[in-house]
Amino acid sequence: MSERILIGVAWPYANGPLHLGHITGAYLPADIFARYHRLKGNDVLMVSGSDQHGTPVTIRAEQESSTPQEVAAKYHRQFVDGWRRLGISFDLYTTTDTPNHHEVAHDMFLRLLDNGHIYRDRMLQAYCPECRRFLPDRYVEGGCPHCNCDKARGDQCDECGKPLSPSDLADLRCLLCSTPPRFEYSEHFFLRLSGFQDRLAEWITAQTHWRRNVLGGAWRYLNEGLRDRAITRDLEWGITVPLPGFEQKRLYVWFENVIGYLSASKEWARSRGDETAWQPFWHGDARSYYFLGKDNIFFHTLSWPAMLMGYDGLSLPYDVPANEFLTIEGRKLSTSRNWAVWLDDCLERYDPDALRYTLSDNMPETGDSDFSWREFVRRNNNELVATYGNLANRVLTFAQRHFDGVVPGAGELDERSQGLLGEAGAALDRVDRLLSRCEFKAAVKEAMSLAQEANRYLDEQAPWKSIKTDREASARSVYTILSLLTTLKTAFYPFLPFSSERLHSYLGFDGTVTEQGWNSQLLPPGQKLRQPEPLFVKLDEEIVAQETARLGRRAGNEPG
RNA sequence: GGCAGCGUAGCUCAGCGGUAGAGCAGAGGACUCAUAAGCCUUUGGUCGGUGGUUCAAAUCCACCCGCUGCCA
Repeated sequence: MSERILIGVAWPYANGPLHLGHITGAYLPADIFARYHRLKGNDVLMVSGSDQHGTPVTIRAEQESSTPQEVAAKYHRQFVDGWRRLGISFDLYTTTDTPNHHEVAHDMFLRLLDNGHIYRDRMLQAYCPECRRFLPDRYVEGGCPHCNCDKARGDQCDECGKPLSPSDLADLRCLLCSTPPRFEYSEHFFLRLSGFQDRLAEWITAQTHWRRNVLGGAWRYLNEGLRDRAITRDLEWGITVPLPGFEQKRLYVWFENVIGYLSASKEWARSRGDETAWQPFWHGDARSYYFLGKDNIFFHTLSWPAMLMGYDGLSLPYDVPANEFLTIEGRKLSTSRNWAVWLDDCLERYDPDALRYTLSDNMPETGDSDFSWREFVRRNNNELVATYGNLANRVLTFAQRHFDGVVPGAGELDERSQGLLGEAGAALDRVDRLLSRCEFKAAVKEAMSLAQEANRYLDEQAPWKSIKTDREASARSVYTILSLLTTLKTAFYPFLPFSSERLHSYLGFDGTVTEQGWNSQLLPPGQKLRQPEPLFVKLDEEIVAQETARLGRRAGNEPG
């Protein structure tokens, strides 16, 4: 009955720190989904890693007068630390610079070549005679044909945002030495995406459970007609081409990094001493989910599936619940203007569960959504603290004071109390169904409304009154809410793992929430409760002004 | 330019063919176990605009306006 769930999360470029856009776009929903399935008792394999390659990393290295290896290693360490502190529970978080990944990427390349899905062709590319090298698009600078500024790059104009190719620019020059590059033919490998047009269209048509924005994104490219695309580049930093005569070329990142899902699965299997353990996740009934931002839809709904079809024998994505973008205080996020909320910075000052809650409650699932510090404080203070944290606290402290810190015996529950617990079970089922469909925002709201329902019950029962006149009635309502808290800590666990574990402990349980699984537990009367602390801390309204003031301010060590 | 998404109460967002919703903010009230939290009642919207399809449209179609993004 247990299911196998492979969770792949987009590989972040190791060229700069993570911000909340990354988190809410991919890592948080993936982690919620993974924790939920683990609680359900399913076999989960959640993998990702740092993308060490790609022009962004080399550019960053030049800015920092460092090497790509050092830059990638530095950010990789930061990322790993970020996952730990935010509670992103990868089964393996690796990098694209492992021998294993190189090997698996080579295998994918060669098999696609053998199967006729990759072919050789020449393409015109900018070449700098002074540096004696082919230039990545990003290394070609010149005049923009759209806005006439002089600083456009070969991939896009940063001034007007228009996408470009190097040949569009006027007065070309090499970004490194200012010499005008010339265009020379260079031989490269191309992935025959056009050959997958029909199969992909048919496959996508069958994916009726996908989000509409994801389907829309995929169809956009299909309607346009898929074009073959070069998968190698004249670069030094990256994965080699496993054929003689191509020593100066590397696999292009968009082709190579998605292979990481497979290589990481294999690495994970090897690390647990069972070389074949990855296989059940890539064959048969296992379902694979890929979490990413909408800018990555093409690669995960079309090019990666095409590669898998061409490789033959590996499961295609079951779902690609891509998220939209997060804006900050109503404005588009911009790392160069420092209009972003950096994860590391955030975790210095705030509870990871508070961040996770805000980002879950306002996740950009169906459209862009906005993060504002005012909303962060409001959600923390009015919802986490007041509705959920306070509910737990008021009951737990009441039990400490009036029932000697143990779960009171309740005898036969009255209809109202049974009704509430029945409702709790039903609410847990609803959260279950929503999470299984990747409807995270609705799921977290469902959990919070159960906490509201419990508050209503408590106010109505008023055990603080009945304790003076009818101790049994008081015990009954306290018992009911304590039991309901077991449902809440379960339902909230995927979103708020840290506080759920604490509540689990306060309720007198040993072990972990995951060990108890996705269910409401009955509290044994007499179970010793542990001394509770408030689950969440109320935030001062002043932080709204403080944090907002930090936005856009130039921070020396942030990326340019 | 092409394409996609979005435009619903003061704010943040659900709903996506069947009598307009939630949370917060605002107003009023009863209570006091609790992080002055919680509970009850309540004000507030011609669902961007104009046409069309339908017995019925926020929900489908066309066009327009505005915002955002993507163009591998």
